[in-house]
Amino acid sequence: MTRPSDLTRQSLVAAALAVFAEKGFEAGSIREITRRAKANQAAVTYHFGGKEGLYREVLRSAVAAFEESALVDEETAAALPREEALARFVRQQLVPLAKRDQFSRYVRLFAWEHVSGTKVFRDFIATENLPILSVAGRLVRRYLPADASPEEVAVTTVWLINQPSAFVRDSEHLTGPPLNLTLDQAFVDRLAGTLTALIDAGLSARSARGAPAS
Amino acid sequence: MTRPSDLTRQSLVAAALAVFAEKGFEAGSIREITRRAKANQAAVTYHFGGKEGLYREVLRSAVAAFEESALVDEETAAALPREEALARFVRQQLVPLAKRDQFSRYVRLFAWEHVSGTKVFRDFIATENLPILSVAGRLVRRYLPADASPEEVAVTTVWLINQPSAFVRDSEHLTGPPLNLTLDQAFVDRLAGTLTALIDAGLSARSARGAPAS
DNA sequence: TTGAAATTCGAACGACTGTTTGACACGGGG
DNA sequence: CCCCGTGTCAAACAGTCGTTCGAATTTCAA
Repeated sequence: MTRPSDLTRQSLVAAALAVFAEKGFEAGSIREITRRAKANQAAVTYHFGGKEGLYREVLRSAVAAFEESALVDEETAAALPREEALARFVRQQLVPLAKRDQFSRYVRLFAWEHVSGTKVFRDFIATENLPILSVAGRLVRRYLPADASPEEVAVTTVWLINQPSAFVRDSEHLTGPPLNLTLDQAFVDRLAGTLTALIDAGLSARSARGAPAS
Repeated sequence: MTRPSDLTRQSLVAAALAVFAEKGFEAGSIREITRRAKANQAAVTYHFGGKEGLYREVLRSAVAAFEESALVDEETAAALPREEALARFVRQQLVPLAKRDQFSRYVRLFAWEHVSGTKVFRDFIATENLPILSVAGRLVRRYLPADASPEEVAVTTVWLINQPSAFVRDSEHLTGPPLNLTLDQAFVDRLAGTLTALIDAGLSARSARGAPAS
């Protein structure tokens, strides 16, 4: 099952993940990916049918990595109080600010998609459902009253997902002027705390808000 | 003072604003801009020194349009209760969702910059200060306690600015599956209400939070 | 009206993009 | 041994990009 060509495929997917996480799909070029993977340009078309096919494969592996992540595990998340589940959600999303590992690349990849809207990505979530989206949806439903309209749930879910990605996507907005922040682990912890408090208070207000049958 | 060439300059800036608002700076091409403006490609280099110079000019006109906007007028905003000032800030940012006028293009332009980080934009805010940024900063300071750290103020300001832009930037994320929302005026009003409530509750919690001298 | 400056124009340049081509190397079954 | 399918490779293709060039045109003061 492990053909010799799988090595080329895997290194291409790994390099593509790194490049797409840094620059997004459209700005990431085949030439840079193949250079990092030490593979030929034609290999992308040969193995994946083109740039979009390679990106589809990257998305599939990203989803797989998210699903086996313990932080978003649905059962343990359901057992936690909603504040703690929210805190973990936020902290997970902010990981790439300080670390630069494999997992942070996945987070960055999705952060790009939250703002760019690739055709590949739209087709992707049309068939398979994105774990981060359903996790956020479940989290929102734990806050909103049961009689909240589907539109409010949808809007609030979109809102929740975009909360951390504002900080994740572009670090230079934070480190450069006029903010001049330093992105060490201590800062990420403080940021996660502040962000969690802001979101929790906002959602809790929607939760407490009356609406006891019309 | 109104030389005949000013007509070319103005139509170029207007076309560039439309294109950059739709596609962002890097994806917007000189050829499309000059085609819409019915001008020659070389005119961009001649009048503005290049694509970046044209973009600088667009940013300048965008800032000017913001400054004469009554919604962000500092004096009237300071006279309003902070909840109402916040509500107007949010509503102003959500304008381009329903309407498609000149002002909405400026909002979209800044929404792009919140996520893309053009070099031109960084240099721009390094010299002249962006009105929307200072407005958001003032708004945040009305909520946070006086002894809040500069870092917390900065982080919260960045957070506030990014709240509406998540919805503004890409409409297809909202109208298409899996959300399928309709972006009429009534929806924008409901969204503005929901968003304002979420943000106000979050900020108010930070405000109420003790921290009465360490 | 004349002449110099300002402006416009079509065409081309060089650099980049994703994709395709045709030749080449390898490796096991007939 | 031969052959054929699987991969790999350098090179070229067609397209877009921002910019530049030189000539043609327009503008406007002398």
